[in-house]
Amino acid sequence: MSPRRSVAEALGTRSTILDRSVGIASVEGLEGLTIGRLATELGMSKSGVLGHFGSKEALQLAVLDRAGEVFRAEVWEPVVRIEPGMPRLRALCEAWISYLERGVFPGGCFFVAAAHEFDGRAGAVRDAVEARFDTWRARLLKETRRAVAAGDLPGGVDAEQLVFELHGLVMSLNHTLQLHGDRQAVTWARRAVRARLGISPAAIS
Amino acid sequence: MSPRRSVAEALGTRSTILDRSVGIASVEGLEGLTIGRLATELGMSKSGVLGHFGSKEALQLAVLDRAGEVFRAEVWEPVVRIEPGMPRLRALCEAWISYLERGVFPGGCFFVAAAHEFDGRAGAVRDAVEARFDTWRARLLKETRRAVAAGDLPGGVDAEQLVFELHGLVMSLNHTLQLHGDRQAVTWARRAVRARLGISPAAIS
DNA sequence: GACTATAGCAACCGACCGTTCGGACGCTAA
DNA sequence: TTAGCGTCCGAACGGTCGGTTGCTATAGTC
Repeated sequence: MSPRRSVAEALGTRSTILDRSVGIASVEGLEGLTIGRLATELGMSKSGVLGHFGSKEALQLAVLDRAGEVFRAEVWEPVVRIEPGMPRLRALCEAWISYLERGVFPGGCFFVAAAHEFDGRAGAVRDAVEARFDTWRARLLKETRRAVAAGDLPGGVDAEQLVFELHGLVMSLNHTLQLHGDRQAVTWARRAVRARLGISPAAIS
Repeated sequence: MSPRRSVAEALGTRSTILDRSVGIASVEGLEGLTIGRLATELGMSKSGVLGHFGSKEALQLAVLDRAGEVFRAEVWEPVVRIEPGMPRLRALCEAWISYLERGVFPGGCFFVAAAHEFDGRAGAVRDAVEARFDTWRARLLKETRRAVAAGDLPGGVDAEQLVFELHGLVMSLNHTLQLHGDRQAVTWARRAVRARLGISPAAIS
């Protein structure tokens, strides 16, 4: 009950470390996140930081989990109450774009960055990144198929094709925002998604 | 004229260093490319390598240039003789997809990787990466506008919007190939490009 | 043949990396 | 009072990083 009781003590040191780690790794990458820098920024010793995780790889996996919780809260949770199928698919895409527009992670989409950083390697971190994309893609695919089944998309629409394209639009948005800082891209992304999820004969094979 | 005359001597040591650097940096990133590793793989000393460039940043810029030459030779040169406008735009997209399909760089698109690695930083390398994307985008935009002007795309098509979408398709292809190794994506990308560059009312604002 | 420029080498520098270790501190339960 | 536990620290480890320095060997030029 001392007045010097810090946020770290209140929320738990481990949680504080992870919050800071997500911010750093979003900009510098999961490999660019160093224990020394983390310790300095948190006013801790390196061993004090590492003691909570055991190894840098374990820290990276924990950071990935934390970032996943953020993404889930920002993109998935707001949409889970919406009617499945086309309404939810539309809301999902809007939440996805908004998540980039608002700059939830300072370095853009955390997982796209992690994917590019680890796609040429092997190991637990790479596997975890891939698994997250598999999960996310499966969710999009499920809603797309529901929309097709409900007749909200033309019967000839290939769900995998459409999800591939939606993913591309969001990646293009992420890229344009991060590298060029051009916020026009938000408009382009919304317009393209609207076109794809409206009457969209282009999606027919 | 010694019998020990090596390939490096014939082609120039600097050029040999750059060739190897492009291969490494494509997988490990421009920052993950280290002078020590480069020296070891080339059977040289670190100072022997660094002497050709002066600093790591200068090496990174030279590697970026070399990668740019490769991209130009693979994607731009084969298309430069084709009739401007829609025919060239189509050929450009096909060459772009083919460049990823054939795995010209072992780590996927060199520049997309570099963009993600440097978009959160400042400096000469980041500026060079951004400049390359500006140039490439300008080329796509020029051909798109020619196609619109020639009536090969509906008059209502927004060229910037279309280029944004084409870029996304290629980025989605790159991502799917590198992270998931799913070659179906090549088909999806070709089909989507065909849809966008055919009769494509979805591109109308 | 002497002079100069270049290429490359071995050795080394300070900085930082991830990781390990022994120990100090505060809390809780016996 | 004492024992034990979780948390964190400071110091140090071996290793790698980018970069510097001084040297040698070679090639070309006067």
